[in-house]
Amino acid sequence: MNEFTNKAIEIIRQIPKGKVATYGQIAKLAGNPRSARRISHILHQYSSKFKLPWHRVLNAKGEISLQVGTGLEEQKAMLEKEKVKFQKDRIDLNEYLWQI
DNA sequence: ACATTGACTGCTA
DNA sequence: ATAGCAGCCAATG
Repeated sequence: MNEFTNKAIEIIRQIPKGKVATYGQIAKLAGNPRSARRISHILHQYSSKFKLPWHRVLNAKGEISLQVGTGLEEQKAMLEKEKVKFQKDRIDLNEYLWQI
């Protein structure tokens, strides 16, 4: 566990209910704008162990980056339960993106 | 040690 | 709006 990972986890923890963040945004806040892909690795590893709100993390377009059958539907369901509305498999980042 | 693989991004056309 | 592409970098085998 390095500092980047640690920060990223702390940041993900702070995403408020009903808001979302993007991989790139988290990577940037954690100190390395170019490590968006690491966020996905982190989620894979720690979402189950640390109870992170992994479902509030989307790609830069506001879409879920999972493929059907690998958790996409689960994620979508959890977001909708938090009143995040989808418009054809995509959410409106102007409205839901978490901003500090 | 090397090559491949991603829950990514931003630019270009 | 959409698609292709190069850059990116840790994890994995």
